[in-house]
Amino acid sequence: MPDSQSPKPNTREAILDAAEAVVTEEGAGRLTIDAVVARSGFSKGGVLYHFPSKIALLEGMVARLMGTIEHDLEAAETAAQQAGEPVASHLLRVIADKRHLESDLPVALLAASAEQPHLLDPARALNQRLWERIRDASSDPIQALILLLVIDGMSFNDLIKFKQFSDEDRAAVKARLIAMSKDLFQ
Amino acid sequence: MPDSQSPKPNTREAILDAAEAVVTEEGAGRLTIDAVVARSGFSKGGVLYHFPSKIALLEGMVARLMGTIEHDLEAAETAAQQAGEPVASHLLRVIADKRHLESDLPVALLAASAEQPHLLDPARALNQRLWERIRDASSDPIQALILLLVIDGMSFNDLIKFKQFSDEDRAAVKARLIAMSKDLFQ
DNA sequence: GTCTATATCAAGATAGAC
DNA sequence: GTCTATCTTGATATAGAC
Repeated sequence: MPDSQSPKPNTREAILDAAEAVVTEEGAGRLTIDAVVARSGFSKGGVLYHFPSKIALLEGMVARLMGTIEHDLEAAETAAQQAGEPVASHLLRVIADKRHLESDLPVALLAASAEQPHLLDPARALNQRLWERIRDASSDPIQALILLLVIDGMSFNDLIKFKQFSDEDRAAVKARLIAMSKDLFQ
Repeated sequence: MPDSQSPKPNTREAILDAAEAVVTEEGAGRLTIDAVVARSGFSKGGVLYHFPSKIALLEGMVARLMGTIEHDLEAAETAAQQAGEPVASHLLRVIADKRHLESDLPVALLAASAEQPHLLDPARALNQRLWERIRDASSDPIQALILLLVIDGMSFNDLIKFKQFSDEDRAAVKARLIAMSKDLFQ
């Protein structure tokens, strides 16, 4: 099905790229429309045509990030099914994956959500769906919850650079989590 | 020991009160010097005499919050010593206490730290000290770390309203944590 | 230590040409 | 769909009187 609606290379994506670059290279505090304009090469009018407000831009950034994560989750699911392994543990592995948290992008969106509480709603929804799937696939919901909370705790600590973990700590925690998830998923 | 230095009722504290009120009642995004001025009843000049910049004000808010938490920790420590119980589990209980996270104040400071990364340094330092104390008091550091990470995970989820927990979930997790901490601290 | 008044500026957003 | 130019606002901060 050819895309007759948008023949041009996607300007929206280029703007979102620029916005992410601003955040990761200049910091969350420098994410202004002017900065995105300067970095994208488009004019202010051009940027504001695609994202009529700063909130719209932030929503676009959240939506794209959620899309990326969903894509990773679906890939993990497919891989698990093909390998005949429990899907839930693969989903857990994706959640524990640090890659999506390594840039300053999630911090920037988190910060922006303090002013616009609804901004993270898509992230909340994805998070909740995922937790419910893992819970329902487990033989012990509370054990599953504890497992997820350990991962959440580690992720959040990494995100805002609170507790600093050594590689040994990480490896040891991971080993325990694997032990704790023995026989948890069918 | 009479306080000969500051005979007047503490203006600084009143300004910090106003700043907290702005955050909790109007939201993190409305924390401006003007808003603090309006709410405190002082003039802009007066506020800026005590906190010469917005960053200074935020630093003051962080410092006071950390002071409150330290106070709670010391109280827990004294109580534990008097009861002849392990200090570490009392510290854990304070960390798990939701009270300090229930207002929007921590979210606001978290958001502000995206622009001013050093803002949370006092919080990071307190958090790290606390973790080290608990770790050193435990017979199994990794088990202690996992315990803390569960609490962190729950706290952060509450803070940014990610996962929503039922009271039953909370009670069940708490029971597991107590079971997990059996014989962990001397 | 607290006030009023004002300077300065950055940022979001609009209008209309092309 | 993209541009330039301009408007408007809200916020930080300064200066100096009291």
